[in-house]
Amino acid sequence: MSDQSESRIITARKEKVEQVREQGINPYPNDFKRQNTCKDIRSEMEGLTPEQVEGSGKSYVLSGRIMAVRDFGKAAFLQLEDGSGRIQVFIKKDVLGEEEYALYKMLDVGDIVGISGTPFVTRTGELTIQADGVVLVTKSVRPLPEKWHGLKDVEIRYRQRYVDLIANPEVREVFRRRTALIKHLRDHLDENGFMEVETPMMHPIPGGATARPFVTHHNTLDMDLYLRVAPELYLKRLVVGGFERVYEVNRNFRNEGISTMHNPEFTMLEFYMAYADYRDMMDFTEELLQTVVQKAAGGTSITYQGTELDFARPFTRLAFYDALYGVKGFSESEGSDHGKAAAFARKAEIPVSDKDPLGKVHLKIFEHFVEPKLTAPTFVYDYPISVSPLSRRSDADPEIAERFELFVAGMEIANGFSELNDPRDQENRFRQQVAEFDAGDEEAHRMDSDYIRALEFGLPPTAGEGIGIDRLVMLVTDSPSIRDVILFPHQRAEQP
RNA sequence: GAGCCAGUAGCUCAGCCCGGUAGAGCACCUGACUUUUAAUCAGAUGGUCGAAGGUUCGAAUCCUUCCUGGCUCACCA
Repeated sequence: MSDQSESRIITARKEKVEQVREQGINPYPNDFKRQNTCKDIRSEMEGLTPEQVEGSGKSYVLSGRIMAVRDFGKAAFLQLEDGSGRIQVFIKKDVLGEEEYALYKMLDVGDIVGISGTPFVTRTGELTIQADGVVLVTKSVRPLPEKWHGLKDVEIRYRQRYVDLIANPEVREVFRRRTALIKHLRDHLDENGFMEVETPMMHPIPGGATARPFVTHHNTLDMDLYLRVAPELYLKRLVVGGFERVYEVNRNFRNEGISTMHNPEFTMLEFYMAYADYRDMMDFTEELLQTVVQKAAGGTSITYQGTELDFARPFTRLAFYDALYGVKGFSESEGSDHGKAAAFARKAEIPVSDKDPLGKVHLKIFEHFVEPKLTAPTFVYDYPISVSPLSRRSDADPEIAERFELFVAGMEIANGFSELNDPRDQENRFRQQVAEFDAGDEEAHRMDSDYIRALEFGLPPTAGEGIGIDRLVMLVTDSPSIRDVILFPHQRAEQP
């Protein structure tokens, strides 16, 4: 940004930096040693009478950003904010002395300062630090958003998240809760014998989910690589290798649409449990989510966009085909006929292709009619085999996959299944997927011969699951958009 | 990718229908004020009205195209 296009406020502040330098003061020193945080001071003084506070003999050294100033000419109140909270500071000319008071007068809202002083309680009852020393720690040259209305412009909030975080305390709280929730998930998995691992983000063959990948290129090897759409196939290789319970919390990348529920990169928890099937996994998921929601939200019940959602066990369980044939006007006799099912879908303006396998048509009808209505945490289980290329076939019905998905507030939160460990069946399913890919379905799986080779060594019976962390955080923080729970959501490049 | 809505001072917003020299609050600057809580009081400054074209004597306002964002839909988790 050129000097001419900058606002005069920024220009004036930059000049101030030079003035400070001319007075022999470093506007960006790094030798100020903070000794107390706002929170520490508050807890030390909690419950004391004003007389006790003033008579405590305590002296504090703190540092933070000036968030507000109420100036009275020869005295002033500052609101000082550090990472732990806020505290009020009282500056008085006759306490500070002529010279240091002149330095205070050079300060602006937004500057980071160091304060030493003693606690007292004002006559309005607010715990305050009476400053006996003030130093500039970091000069700020850009004005903060307005104190009362704050920063509302969503574009600036997402692009300049640092400003959003300074101006909007509730945004900081959302991301603290996000971090806490992920920690609770890890804790629960660790306590249950899971080992956290890291698998490649760059895949020679994209796999593990039906999704279009991002492509990148390795120069030295002169080969294309794909940002992973899922870690699934690598995690199962680890189960083959003998790590019987593994998990990974990390980013997946899918080259698809952006919406309030989709970001091109998003965080997924995937975990695998040997000697378990998909029913065990549903049980485990209930336990996991109940525990985590309880810790993150203080109870099993949360309110999402005005709707009460209860994560207390057990969750509702609904067989896929029971749900599907509960759709008005769609009976089993129609559903079992590809032509009739496709016609039903088209009548509802659901785009289906003649090449879509019957199971895919069923899934599309399900997604259109059933999914949005699944508000309370609900497991849907026993999916069509053709849309579940990595899931174990049901022994009772070869057209059914031992797979489930968890829906909450109409959003898909989790997807899990008994893993397909028959290498011959897996190879055939890959072939089927390759045929769909060749027919133009860019989301279909590719052949992964090494994965087949791994299965040939023997994958014990295993259940696996992926949980969409961003969406879970949306629920727990009552956020309407996924962008509200991702620190730097994807945006178009900023225009110069 | 389609539809709808929005973009005016650092921030939050009026003004746009119905064309006539750009407005408010807060912030910033000046002055007053030594216990305030969105401090108060007085005054001053600040704008290529998202961009480019067009219509017009005259455009923030009407028209066209483009850019950016939000929402809905589509694809998807």
